[in-house]
Amino acid sequence: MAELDSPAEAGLVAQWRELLARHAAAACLLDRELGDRFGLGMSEFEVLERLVEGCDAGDGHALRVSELAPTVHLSQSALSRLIARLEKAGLVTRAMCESDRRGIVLTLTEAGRERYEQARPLHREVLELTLGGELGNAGEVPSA
Amino acid sequence: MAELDSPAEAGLVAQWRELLARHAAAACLLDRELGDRFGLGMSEFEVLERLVEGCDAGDGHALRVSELAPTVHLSQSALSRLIARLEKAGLVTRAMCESDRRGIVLTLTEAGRERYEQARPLHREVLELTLGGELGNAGEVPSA
DNA sequence: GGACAGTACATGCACGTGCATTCAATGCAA
DNA sequence: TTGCATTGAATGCACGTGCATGTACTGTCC
Repeated sequence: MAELDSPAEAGLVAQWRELLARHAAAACLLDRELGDRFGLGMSEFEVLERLVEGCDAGDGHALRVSELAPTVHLSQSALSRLIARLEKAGLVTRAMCESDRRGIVLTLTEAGRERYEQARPLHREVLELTLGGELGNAGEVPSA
Repeated sequence: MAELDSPAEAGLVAQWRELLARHAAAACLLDRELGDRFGLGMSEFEVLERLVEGCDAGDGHALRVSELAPTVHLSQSALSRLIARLEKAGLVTRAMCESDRRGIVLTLTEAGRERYEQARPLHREVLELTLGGELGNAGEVPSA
């Protein structure tokens, strides 16, 4: 009565389970470490990183929330609250967008950039630890 | 002042972002679809699947919660409550473990197996959709 | 036997998330 | 101009999660 998966389906399931395992390992460790040492969640760090990248691109260029949204995998409401937390922590600034007054532009504060720079080594270290080729990942080329 | 990532680090970050994107796409869609049509969350389905596999292995073999825990990526408390939900929905049964009365053994009910069998095609379909080679995944071999 | 550390699971609590809704601002049409 | 659908973001709410703790049971050492 229980139908079996086709080989293609079995492959997908295996791929999915490995993805789940890697994601869980990395996300869990990232959240714990970044949280303990820098008061940042995984997504908080991710947002800071996008802001740093955005600012580095056009110097004083500030990102709109609507630009940020697609790059972090969060609902609109979760992103809104995450930004509120970052603002309360003094890491970003919310300002009205001049060209479209519905929008909000985000700017990284000095403290925000510093926090990011401090946290980045740990972030990379965790990625190295969790993605760097254990967990039975056959055929993963680290440099590719 | 902002130090750049080494090539190895940049690769890790790219790998991490792709993993995040795939995980978000699949997990979000799975949760929504399974939830809407079968009243199951992603992790609920995962647990049912482990129970089916466990039962198929030794027929009437019932899994202990402590055996289940390492395979699903949840905290012990989250798993406990998830099982409570499944039990309330009539999909699994909790019973005291004879050999170690601290432990709980889980058995899949008929309704639980049916629900799983019904949900599985949708689960596979979502995996196919989200893992089956879009999202700029260069070099992924679908059958591998 | 009794005391005690360790294990298995449940529960109180705080928190982050998604959904639905709300409010403000925009663009377009009449 | 007014009216209306649409978009950007914030908020009420319910819910799932992790951490810390509690409770019950096991095994060990004395």
